[in-house]
Order: sequence, then C-alpha cells, then structure tokens
Amino acid sequence: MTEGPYHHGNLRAALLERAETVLAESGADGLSLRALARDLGVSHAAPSRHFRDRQALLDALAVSGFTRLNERLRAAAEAPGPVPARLAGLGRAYVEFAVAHAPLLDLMFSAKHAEDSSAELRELGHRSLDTTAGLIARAQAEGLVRPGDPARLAQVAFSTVHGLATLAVGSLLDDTPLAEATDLALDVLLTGLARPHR
Amino acid sequence: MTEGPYHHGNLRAALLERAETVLAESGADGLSLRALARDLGVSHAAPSRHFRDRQALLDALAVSGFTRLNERLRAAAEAPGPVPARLAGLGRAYVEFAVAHAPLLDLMFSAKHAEDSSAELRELGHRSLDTTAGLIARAQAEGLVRPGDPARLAQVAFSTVHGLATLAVGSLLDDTPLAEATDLALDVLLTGLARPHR
DNA sequence: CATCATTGTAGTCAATGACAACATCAGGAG
DNA sequence: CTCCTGATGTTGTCATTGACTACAATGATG
Repeated sequence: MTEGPYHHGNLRAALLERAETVLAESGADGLSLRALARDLGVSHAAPSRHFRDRQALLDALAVSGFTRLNERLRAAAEAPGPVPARLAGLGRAYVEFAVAHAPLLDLMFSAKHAEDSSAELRELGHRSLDTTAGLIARAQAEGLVRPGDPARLAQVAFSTVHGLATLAVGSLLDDTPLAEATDLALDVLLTGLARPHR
Repeated sequence: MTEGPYHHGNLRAALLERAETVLAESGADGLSLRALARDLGVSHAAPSRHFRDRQALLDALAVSGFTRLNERLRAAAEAPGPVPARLAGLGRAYVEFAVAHAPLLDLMFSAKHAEDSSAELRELGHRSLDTTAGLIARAQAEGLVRPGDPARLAQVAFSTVHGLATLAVGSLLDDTPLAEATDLALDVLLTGLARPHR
C-alpha cells in the first residue's frame, strides 16, 4: 500500500525461503500461498507468477530438500576413514537430517506430486540411493559386505534409516535416545550386510 | 430435501466408512467434511455432531487403521511354525498392509494429531511394537537372536519394514519387485539380529 | 524513445471449515 | 398423555483459501 518498489526484486527466492520456515514450524498443511504473500508484503496473487499452484511450491521445496540431503550424504560418504565407518556415518547423517527436517522429509516422500516434478524427485531420490550403493559396492570390493546387487542392498539400508527416522518423529521410540536407537539399528544393519564369514 | 428420515440412523459409522474409501482413493488432502456430507445425503454441518473438526475425523481413521494393522500383526505373530519364519511373516504382513493402505499409514504416522488422540495413537503404535518385541523375546529364549532389550530390537525391525514400505510407495524401488525387496530386507534384518555364533 | 515480456495488483468466484441459531425426534418424568 | 430434555440434523453465515482474469508498473531491448 504505502511503500516498497513495485517489483519485489527476488520474490521467488523470498517465497521459497519463507516457505521453508513455515514448513518447519507448521508443516505442509500450514502453508498458505496467501499467508506467504502477506508475510512478504506482496499481493495475494503475486506468488502465482512464480508457482503455478500450491503444489508447485511444495514440489520446489521437496526438490530443494533432496538437493541438500544429497549434499550431506555425499559429504558423509566421501569422509575419510574405513568404509564400514563411513557407511555408519552415512546412516547417522540421514537420520539427523530427517529428524531435523521432519515435515520436509514428509513432503519429499509424499506421493502426491505433479507428474513432471515427480520425475525430478525420483531422480533426486535415486541419487541418495546411488550414493549409498556406491559405498556398498566399495565395501563389497574389500570383501566386507555380502555379494549382491549394491542398488538393492542400498534400498535395504535406506529403508532402515528412513524407517527409524519415521519412528522417532512419531514419538514411537519412547525414552530410547535417538542416538542409541540409531547405533543399534546401524549395528544390526551392518551385521546383516556383512559378508558371511567361513 | 425430498426424502429420508430426519435422522440418519448411524451417521458416525457411515462417515467413517465413506471417509476410508475417499482416503484410499484421494488421500487425506482429498477428504472434505462437506463432500462427505454430500455423499451421504446429509447437511453440510451434520458431521460436526460426530467429529469436532476435520482433524478429529482423521484421528479416528488413524485409530481404526492401527487397530486393523495390529490384528494382522497379531495373527502373523501367532501363526504356527518356527519363530524365525514367523518373524519374517510379521514383516511381510506389515509391508503388505502398509503398501495396500499407503494414505492410511501416512495418517497413522503423521505427527499432527490432537493431543488427546495422540496418546491413544501412541498406545496403539506401541502395541504393534510389542507384538514384534514378544516374538523377538521368544527367539532370544530359543537362542536364535542376539541378546538385548527386545523392545529396542523391535524398533529396529519395525524401522526396516516401515522404511521399505515408504520407499515402495514413493516409487523408489524402481523395477525391483516389492516381494524381492522385502525378502532381501528381511534376510538382512534377520541375519543382523541373529545371535553371533562363536 | 517505443515496444513488449515480466512481474506485481485488484477484483472476483467457488469450496471449505467452523460456528450459531433453530428444527426434529426419541425417550423418560410426572 | 403431556411436557421436557438431550441427541441429532438443518439452515444460514463468516473468514480463509486457491485459482482465475483483467489491468498496471517496470525495465530490457532494439
């Protein structure tokens, strides 16, 4: 009404940034395009210039989330040290990220994305799996992990940590400290993946 | 307008039944109290007599889902046969249920429930874990599973199958048949849980 | 300077959740 | 039998929201 230039300057980025905050605080259900516009001091229809509809914004958030997650995972996978320790680090990194950004993870794995961005999200999800599969393949080469398609073993590893994060967010771990539950899960997982000796 | 007795007779049950169908077909986001009322031929405010608000209906659906899931799990746990086979059956039963009722599972584990029903949901979630823990304790008694708090080992087992179901629903298993992914995950899990020989 | 795609605004519509006031019905108290 | 009362359903209304349309300001480009 009273101030500011006609054009915001970088509304798209501002929308995404504000949306991330709201998502973290109130979950995806609490995200309203009009509320975002109000927060940023623009008109209620301005967001539509950057996101076709609400779902498009949610999709963009999911993409951003996967990108950041993949960076973390790659960093963990490329850390120095023996391969099994790196695998465990990868798992811990995933659980930490998932619990710290629970509503975002929900978005990332929720199955209701537009057809086109769905392809991109699958692609990004695969990158997470590929990172894990790469490390598993390396462990196999060192004779530390059972033989088998690394991609499929990565699915199993991923399932374990993702499920654990879900339980944690859902308050189903009770008084078990998350770190302890994570360590136990990773121990069971890595033991199960290990090459059967003898 | 033109027909039917003033009182529906069993609106609450009818709402829940219809809501389950809509949930399965369109997900939780597609659930509208007014649409339900239209479907059942009652006025738009009638549902409010049975569910304080939309969330209360979703909570009731989640409770119903957990109850049915627990029945399935109990049946699998009490099936005849050796304990390890029953553990695997329990896992398969979970994955099947989760994939067949993906939006319902989302609801059950989504963290945005009213404070009071949240307690009931946690309680029901624990029953699932307890069923698993009971079977694990039995396996420990037979010397088949590593020592340790059965409740915590059950958390790990639960994580694995729940995460696997999430991956499957999110189309992240690619062309891997779900049954094969499940078998592999259960093999890794049960191997990891097994008592370390020697 | 003139043009025009981009970006933002103002106005509108239908759908929805929530609420309030009123209507109907069933069953018990007297 | 009559009256009362609580449970259940209806009608009316409001604010919020997503989506759409027409219009306005901006600034890049020729």
